[in-house]
Amino acid sequence: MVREPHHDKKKSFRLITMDINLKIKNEIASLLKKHGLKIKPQDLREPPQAEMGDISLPCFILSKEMKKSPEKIAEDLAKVIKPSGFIINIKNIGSYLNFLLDYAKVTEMILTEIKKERSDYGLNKTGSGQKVMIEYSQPNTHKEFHIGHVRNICLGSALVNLYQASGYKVIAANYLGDIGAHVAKVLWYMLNYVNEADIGPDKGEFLGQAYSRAIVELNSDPEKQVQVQEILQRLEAGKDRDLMFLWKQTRDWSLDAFNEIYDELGIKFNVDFFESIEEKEGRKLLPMLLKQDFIKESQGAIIADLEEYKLGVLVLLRGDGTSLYGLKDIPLAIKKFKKYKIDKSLYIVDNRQSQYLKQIFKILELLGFKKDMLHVPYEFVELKSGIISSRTGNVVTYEEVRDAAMTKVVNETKIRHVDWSEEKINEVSKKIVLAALKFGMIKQASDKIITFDIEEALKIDGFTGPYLLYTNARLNSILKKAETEGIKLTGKTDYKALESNIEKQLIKDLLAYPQIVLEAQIKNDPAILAQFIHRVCQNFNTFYHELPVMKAESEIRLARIILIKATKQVLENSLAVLGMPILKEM
RNA sequence: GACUCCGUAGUUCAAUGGAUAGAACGAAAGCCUUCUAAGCUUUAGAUCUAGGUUCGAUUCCUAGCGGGGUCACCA
Repeated sequence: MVREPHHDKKKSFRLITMDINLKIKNEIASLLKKHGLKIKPQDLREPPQAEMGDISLPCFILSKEMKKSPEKIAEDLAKVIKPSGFIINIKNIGSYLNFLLDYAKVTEMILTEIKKERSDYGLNKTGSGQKVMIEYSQPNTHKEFHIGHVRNICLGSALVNLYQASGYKVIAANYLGDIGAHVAKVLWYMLNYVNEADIGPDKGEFLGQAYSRAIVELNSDPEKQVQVQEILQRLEAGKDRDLMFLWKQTRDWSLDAFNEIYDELGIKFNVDFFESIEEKEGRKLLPMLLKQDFIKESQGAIIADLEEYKLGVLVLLRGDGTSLYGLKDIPLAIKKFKKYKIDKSLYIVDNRQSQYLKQIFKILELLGFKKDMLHVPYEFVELKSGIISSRTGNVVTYEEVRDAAMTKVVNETKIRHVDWSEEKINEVSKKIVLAALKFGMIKQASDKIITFDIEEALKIDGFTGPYLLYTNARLNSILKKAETEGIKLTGKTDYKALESNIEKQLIKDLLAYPQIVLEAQIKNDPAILAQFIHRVCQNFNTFYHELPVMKAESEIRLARIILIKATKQVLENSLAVLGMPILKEM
């Protein structure tokens, strides 16, 4: 059964966040239209320096059409266009026509908007009416859950949130590798080398070790591989009751361990798919598949021959009749669309499987199943000691990283808050660790290999998750102080009071947020949002050091408090999208 | 070999084809009787090479060099 994601009907019908930034750009576009110029809002950009203006039109794009130099165009336009609405002044600098905004007006609009929209600020409706399934995580049972899996989860869950923020109905799907060669190897090892007493309390850890030990044993003796092959055959046949019992038992160990990790990471899936089930579905498809010209027998195996599409061949069934991953992915892809009525299917999968997924998509296309399926690739996580490999045991597990980070953060927190209870220190530290881990995985574009360095991951200053939480704690601290001092947050606000460059920069940041969310979703790249929100925090911290809030004159103080509230809202909204926790103090 | 991803400060990363290539860590120097110093300010420091397209190239194209990955029975 699919558990539908929480969806408030009332909300989906109301107008979500008005993008003021876009509104301003549209206004400029229509201002230019009066002078016969066709400008799209996206042609307008932000000047590199605040003194130059707030929004800029590069006149190079008009040069050819108008048969004038861009400098001349900017100069002439600056003379004839009259400021109006949000625009208070227009000037030309070189080949750029720069617009200055009426900040009091813009500030009032944006701060009022954020106050009204709260956690809805930044949402858009570009995906409304569309249903997308995002498959991510996809761990193999009977193996350890390592730090590389964490990258996938952070990316996948952030994409789920981003698509929801764009109005899509999202089904978050997990696909668990609970059958296959790796499972057979572990079961074989357990049957031959393990006594009940050898199994420790941490079942997940035990299975991980069993897997790498099995590999060692198998490498030493090719004859043992025949035994594994035979186990896989029995497993797929499903008739050996003792074997099936052991499989189910160990499978549950893994699934329990995974669920614990998902809970810790705050991850929820709407639906779980299993390879063991898709394997059966794949076999049902076999008669149909074998009728296809491109699916044939070769060297005893059943393959899909995709040579003519320059995609090589994909083995579906081994020579011994056991099945491979491709046979399972085909029925699953179809099921996603037919059963769940989705419009779009996303696969958050390691870049190394990009050729494989092209093969799967091509096979489906050749079967007449042409749908909107997209592989969202990301580069893997490697260790200083080389590529992560369960086979060679070169693995850093999620738990190892979490524990090391926890020790460090707890120590740090104890030093800072001697008066806090053990319980509070643990609670806060857990969130800091989670923030560090998640932000660390998301902050860099997914096409970059992350060389995982535990020291790097434990860092809590700079471009890190804890920096964001710390900033939020500071924001909270001011608001808390305002509250205890009984500062009234009502009455007329003088938005003109927010006149310094850094305050204007913060206003610009708040304005940009909805566009950033949309861009991150369209590009399937949460790093865009991560980088943005870090910049906002930097700007706030600069503001924090430059300008007092509580000690400012009462009118200025009120305006600044409202700015702070809005900044906090945008920060918290961003953290929520990135799947990160929020802390009031740290 | 074919295909593919990546080459930017000492290191890890940014930059829809646009104005002076930005951050973080590390290095050097400052800032806590003042809203949390897990912070802020300042200094030094970079586009692999050669062509091409363009008014303009870190970005696009071609070739080369360097590194990673994939390419029939792991997922």
